[in-house]
Amino acid sequence: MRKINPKDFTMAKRGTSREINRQIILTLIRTHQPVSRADLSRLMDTNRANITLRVNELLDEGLVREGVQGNQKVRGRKPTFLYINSTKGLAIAVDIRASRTFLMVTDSIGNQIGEIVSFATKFEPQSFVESLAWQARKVLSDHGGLSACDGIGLVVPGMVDPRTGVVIKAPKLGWRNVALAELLEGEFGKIEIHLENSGRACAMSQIWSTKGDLPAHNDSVFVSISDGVGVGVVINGELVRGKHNTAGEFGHIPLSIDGPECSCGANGCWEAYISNVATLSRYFGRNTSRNQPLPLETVEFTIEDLIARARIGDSKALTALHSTARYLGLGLASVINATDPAYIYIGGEITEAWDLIEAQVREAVNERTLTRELGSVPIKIVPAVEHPRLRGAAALVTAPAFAAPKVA
Amino acid sequence: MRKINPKDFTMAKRGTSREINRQIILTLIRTHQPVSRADLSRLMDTNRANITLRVNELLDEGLVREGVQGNQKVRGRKPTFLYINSTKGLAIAVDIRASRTFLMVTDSIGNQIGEIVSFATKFEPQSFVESLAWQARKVLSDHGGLSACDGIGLVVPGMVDPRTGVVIKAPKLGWRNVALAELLEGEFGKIEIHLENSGRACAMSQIWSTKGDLPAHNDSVFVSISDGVGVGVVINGELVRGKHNTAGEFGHIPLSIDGPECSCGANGCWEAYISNVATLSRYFGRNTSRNQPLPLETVEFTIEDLIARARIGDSKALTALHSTARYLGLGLASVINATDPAYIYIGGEITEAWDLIEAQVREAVNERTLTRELGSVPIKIVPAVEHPRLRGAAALVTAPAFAAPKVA
DNA sequence: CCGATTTTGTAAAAACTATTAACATAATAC
DNA sequence: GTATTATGTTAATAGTTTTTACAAAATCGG
Repeated sequence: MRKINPKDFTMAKRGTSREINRQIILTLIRTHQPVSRADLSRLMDTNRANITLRVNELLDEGLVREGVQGNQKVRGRKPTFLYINSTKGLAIAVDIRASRTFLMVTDSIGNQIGEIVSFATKFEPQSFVESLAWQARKVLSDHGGLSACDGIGLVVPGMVDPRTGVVIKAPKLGWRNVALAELLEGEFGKIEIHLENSGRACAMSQIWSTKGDLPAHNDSVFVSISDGVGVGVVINGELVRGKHNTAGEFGHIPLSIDGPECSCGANGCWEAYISNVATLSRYFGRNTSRNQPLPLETVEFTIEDLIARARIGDSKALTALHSTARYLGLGLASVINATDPAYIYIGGEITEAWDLIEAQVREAVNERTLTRELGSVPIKIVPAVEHPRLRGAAALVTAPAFAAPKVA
Repeated sequence: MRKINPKDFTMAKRGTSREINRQIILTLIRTHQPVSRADLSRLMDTNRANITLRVNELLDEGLVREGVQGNQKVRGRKPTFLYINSTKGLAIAVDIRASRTFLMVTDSIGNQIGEIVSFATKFEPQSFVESLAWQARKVLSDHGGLSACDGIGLVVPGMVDPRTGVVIKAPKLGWRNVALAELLEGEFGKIEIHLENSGRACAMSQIWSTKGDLPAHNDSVFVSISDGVGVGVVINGELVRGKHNTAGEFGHIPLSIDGPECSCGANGCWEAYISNVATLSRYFGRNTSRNQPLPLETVEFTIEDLIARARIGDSKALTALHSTARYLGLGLASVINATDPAYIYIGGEITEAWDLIEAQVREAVNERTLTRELGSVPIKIVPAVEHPRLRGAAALVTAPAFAAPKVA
């Protein structure tokens, strides 16, 4: 039950019904394709005439295409299958990380086209943008060039303002109030630019996933664990952004307000217990405070190395992972108590050790969740090969075409 | 941007536009009354003809009434003012607390009618329901009896399932899986029954408040502090309920996982630091664990008494309040980081000491919020005289008539 | 007091949508 | 080869919003 905001509502106009049904049809084609007009009329519990009218409009606009005729074993005229015309508009997905920046091109429903390329991240914004533009042009040259492109979605490790296209704070890049969208327009011309932080982008990748086996979920949480902890919360099929675009910072709720210092300046944040750095520090016997950087000889040692050692019997490595697992579960319990989601998704390097830590995580979750039901929320691992950040970046560009119209 | 759920969507039918506009008009009359048809056409940026058609339907249905003619200082025909016909359906609001149960009757926009009555809460469900029915009949006898009543909204100190009308767990009442709605139907016959827990009901009271000075907010959080800590989160004008109707339990996120034991069984929950019992225990020099009940001679000593002592110079009382204030702020910071709301509302007895503790609360909030903007979220006190739980209970009954229709 | 002006509210016509009903199309079954 | 069945389209119908015109009711300026 939603309140109508008396200061910001949208009346139903003559074309509103049509727009609503059009978006529903697009969504259904996207999720059920291949699908016939008759299928759609059954799915939507309406008459075929209405479907025909709307579908023919979408065909005219080039958003939908007809494919082969279907084969069914019953008698009767064969259905004409419909597909999203996904070659129509491309999206450039960019994942900016501290060391390297990754770039992927997708079609208009977020399917990967070509290879993922990467280049060393340059911290100087102008030269970063130039590198990015050069790479994008190279990748796109095989696929119709920049003009075939609907927009660019960028995932930034930090805080962004999607409305203005400004990176507010990205400590790992040394960026502060960088007008990234403006810089990009200088290189790419008039093109849609979308910024998002990593946790929320990952959540987007799950909402808009087209993988058939994924259940229809409207409430979920994505927890992305790497150098920091990013969280994206989805409620009612919508990413929670908050008043200042900073909602979802569960990474900085405390496990203990007197705990180890966190990069945010406070003490005992969840992030300070479960980030990759925290796990590594635990392994090297340091306390996890940022005031005690890792010894120089270990800077090249990654969390993947630690997991590998745990697998070949390094008990100290396994202990470090188990500690992280426990803290991960304790923090997850807070997220679950607060949002009561249908699914939890977890991404990040540590998911590669999931078989080693799942039991500890689940035990800790159960320890602090308020009901048995809350404790048994499905936790799903999103492995790195699925590239949730890149897919989320692509969704920033491709999803709006399928979104529900704002009404009432 | 909301995703259309391919397994649970609502098509636009012939009557959908009309329904949308009808609800918008009802909402605008409710929030702007007295208001004329011409005013509405300006607010909605549409033609007067459309308004006339919809308003006349609402007049026929008896949901809206015409009032006096307005006086304006310009020339031209005087407008006919419209009002919600609030005498049409009444609501019974019930606030069940451990010691006493309060009961209020409201009109169809949640305005109080008559006096608030109360009776000692009986813990045996059947006799509780009988007492409640007797009181309700008595109060309603002056206002058309039960038949004039649209429904009953009940606020329960515990976990409920609004769908089935079952109180899942209410430790303070000793209730577990009590089919309250069913019992009530036995007494009241076929009447709408709505259950909600206290934190979420308080949030409802703010969403649906008709107080003119309240800003139009779509994202807010209500924190209700009494024996426990209840939290209601509003996102996009909608109360967050979660998959199992247990969302919003920020009361049990930890400040320190090794902290004092909480009534939920875990350690160091926010609630264990800031509930009234916690504050009182601190004053009496006990640790706040539930394993150490207050000494017998102090059971009649309430948080109000403590506040009174603090006001007349009892430094131990003031210290106890300041400790609570600090923990309140530290936990609020987590709520703010997680949800980035436009407003925070705080209710409960401790708000009577707000002038004594505001500075400490704000300081602690700033200490742990991630940005300056987050730290300066407006915190508004809702005093007990506004009866947020009762108003929320009434809203459970009255609000659906004004809610946005589910579409797409 | 009276006509010009302005605002409110209504009525009729127009434009557009969903819905219904009828029908053409294209396949299988027997 | 005809009956049957399912798909997709077309035309007619009913229910919206929107436009246009106008009646109703007030003020203003003489």
